[in-house]
Amino acid sequence: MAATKKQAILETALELFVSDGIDATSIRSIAEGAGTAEGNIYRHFKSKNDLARTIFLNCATQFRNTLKEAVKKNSNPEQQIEILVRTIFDFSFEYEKEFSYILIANHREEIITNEMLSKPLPKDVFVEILQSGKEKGIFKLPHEPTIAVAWIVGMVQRSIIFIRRQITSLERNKVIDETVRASLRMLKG
Amino acid sequence: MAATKKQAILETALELFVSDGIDATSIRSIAEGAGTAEGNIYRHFKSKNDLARTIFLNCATQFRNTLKEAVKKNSNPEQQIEILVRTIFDFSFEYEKEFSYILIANHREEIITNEMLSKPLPKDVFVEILQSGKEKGIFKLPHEPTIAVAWIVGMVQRSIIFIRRQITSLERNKVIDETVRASLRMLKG
DNA sequence: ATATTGTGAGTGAATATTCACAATATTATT
DNA sequence: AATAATATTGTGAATATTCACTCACAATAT
Repeated sequence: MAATKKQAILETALELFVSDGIDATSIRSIAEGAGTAEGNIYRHFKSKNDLARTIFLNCATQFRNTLKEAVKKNSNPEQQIEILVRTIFDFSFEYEKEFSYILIANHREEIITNEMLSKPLPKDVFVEILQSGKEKGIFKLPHEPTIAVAWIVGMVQRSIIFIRRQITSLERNKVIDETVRASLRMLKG
Repeated sequence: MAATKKQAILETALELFVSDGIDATSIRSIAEGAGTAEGNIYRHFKSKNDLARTIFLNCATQFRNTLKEAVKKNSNPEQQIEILVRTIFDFSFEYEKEFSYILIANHREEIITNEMLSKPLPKDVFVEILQSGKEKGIFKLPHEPTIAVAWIVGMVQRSIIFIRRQITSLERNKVIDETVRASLRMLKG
C-alpha cells in the first residue's frame, strides 16, 4: 500500500497508463484503483496531462539517477559505456513499467514539453562519457558526438523490444553480452 | 485530390493521426477533412481501429517494398546494408507521415496484432542479408543474427529522431554518412 | 481555529457507431 | 439503345455512452 494518497494515485496511474494506454485510462479508473475520489486527483494535479507529465519526470529522473550511480565508481570510458548499456537492460527488466512509460511518453508532445527537454535527462549521462572517451582517443566519433548517444540508446531500446516480443530466440543474457560488444565495436572502430 | 473517397479517408486519417495522435482524432474530423460523411467511413472500415490497422499495413508494406527494391541490384552484403541504412533515412524524409505513423503504431497493441506480426515486415529484408553476410564471413554475428536487425534499426530510428528534434547539431548528410559507417563497424568488428 | 486532504454527485461537451434514407453506378432485360 | 432492376457508395441526424473537470461540502490534521 502506498504511503500517501498522492503516491497511490501516481502508482495506479503509471500502472494503467502502461497497460491500457494514456488516453484509454480515465480519471475515474485511476481514482478507483488508488482508493480515492476523482476530485482528490485534482487536489494534487492540475489536470490529467499534468499527472502524466509528473509521472514522466519521476520515471526519467529515476532512470537518470540509476545510470549516474552505476557509472560513478569507474573512470574508464570504455568500461563506463559497458556499465551503462548493462544498466539500461537491468533497469528495463527491474522497472518494467517505468521503462515502458518512458518509451510511450517519448512520442507525445503534450507530455514531453520543450521546457522538459531543458532539464537533465538520461541521455546527458552518455554525452559526457562519450566526449571524454573521444578526447582520450579511445572512441572514434564525429566532431559532435551527441549522435553516438542516439546510436547506443537506439540499439539497446530496440534490443529490449525484440526480447520482450520474443522476436529473437537468443537467451536474454546472451543478447546483453552481444549488445555490449557490438556497441563497443561501433564506438572504437 | 484523392482518386476515390476511400483513398481520401485513408490520406486524411494518416495526416490527422500523425499530427494530433490517434485517440485525439475523431471520426468526424476525418470525415470533414476527406470531404465525406461519417457514415461513409463505416462503409469502408469496420471501426476506427480497423482504419488505423489498415493504414499501418499500407505504410509498413510501402516501407518494406522500398527497402526490397533498393537492395535488389546488389548482392554484396556490406553494400546492401549501406544501401538499406541510407534508404531508411531517405524514406523517413520523403515519406515523413508514413514513417512517423509506423513509429507511433509500433507501441499500440490494438494496431499491431499478433496476426500482423506473421506478415512480411520491413525487418525481414534485413534478416536475409545479415544471414548471408554472416555465412560469407563478412559479418561477425551471434548464432542467431536477428538481434543485429534490432541494433541497426534502433540506431537509425533514434538518429532520425535526434535529427527531427534537433538534438544533434550535425548536418543531416553528415549524420547519415556517420551512421552508415558506425553500423558497418558494428557488424564487421 | 485554520489549513490541508478527501468526497462524489453534477455539468457540459465530445465521442464512436448506427440507421433509415438518397444518390449514383453497374448489370440485366426488353 | 433504352429502360428496368439491382448493387454500391454516400449522407447526416439520432443514440447512448463516456469523459475531464468543478464545486459545495465533510473529514482530518496542524
